[in-house]
Amino acid sequence: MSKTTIRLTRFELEVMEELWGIGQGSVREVLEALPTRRRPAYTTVQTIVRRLEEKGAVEQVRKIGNAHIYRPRVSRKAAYRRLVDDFLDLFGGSARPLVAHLAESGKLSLEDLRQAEELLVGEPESA
Amino acid sequence: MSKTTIRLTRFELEVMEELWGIGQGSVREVLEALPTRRRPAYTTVQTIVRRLEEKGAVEQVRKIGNAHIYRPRVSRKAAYRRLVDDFLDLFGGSARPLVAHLAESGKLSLEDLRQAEELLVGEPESA
DNA sequence: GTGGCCCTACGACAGCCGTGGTAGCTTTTT
DNA sequence: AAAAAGCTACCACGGCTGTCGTAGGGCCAC
Repeated sequence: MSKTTIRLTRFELEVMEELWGIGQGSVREVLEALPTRRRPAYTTVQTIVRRLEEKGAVEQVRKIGNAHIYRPRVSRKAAYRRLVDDFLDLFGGSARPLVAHLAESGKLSLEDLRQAEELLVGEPESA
Repeated sequence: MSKTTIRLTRFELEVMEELWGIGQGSVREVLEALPTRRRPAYTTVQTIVRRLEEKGAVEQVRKIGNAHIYRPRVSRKAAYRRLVDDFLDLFGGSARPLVAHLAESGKLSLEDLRQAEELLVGEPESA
């Protein structure tokens, strides 16, 4: 289990998602990249970015005017790994009951499973 | 998405897990059913059970001595459905990226997928 | 150079959650 | 019946998260 990486909250993840998307950016750029529906106040994003920096999830790379430009320090993959690992703890740490639940509740199609299978075969690295 | 059911926190889920296991029981029984490692104070369990009752996740069915006996009012399945649904929101609401991630990070075996496939075929109800 | 705008730094706050203490009533045990 | 043990009801509290406001400094256009 990769409990090494930083744990991100839901909104921190959304902010990171934008940063991963654009590579790097200012608070304002992140703000404007957020879907209109859930676009909070400027300072809210700012706070999140600050917390991300405290956690080491992002870093300042330079300034444009007096605005900081931030860049992710953790990969999307690592972040999701941590997220999923934490979630799996609720299922005893194993993915199987989770996938079983997904299948039972009709949230998975055969195609989904087949795609997963391909990924598995193509990348037989063990976790 | 089943956002109808009650949302349970991690520890609430653990308590429910014990209640589902024994069918019904007192605070003390739940406490003692919890794995020794993460066994908190009696009153902690009591607080959680009270909150569960406020939420409608459990109900008092009778008293033994002066102790209440509680019974789940939501099924394990419904509870996990809600849990998973909320989690899936982080993946855009779809299970596919999650399963893909699991496959890529080696958390799934082919056997896991095959089992899921069987469940899928056996229960072709759509969500 | 100065007014206006933008950015930063910091503080605040409420809700949720895990955690447990206390007081007082009940049941059981001497 | 008096003491001991158990249970309930309620309160408290600190950490985390989402949310934002304010104060003050910097930059740009005029």
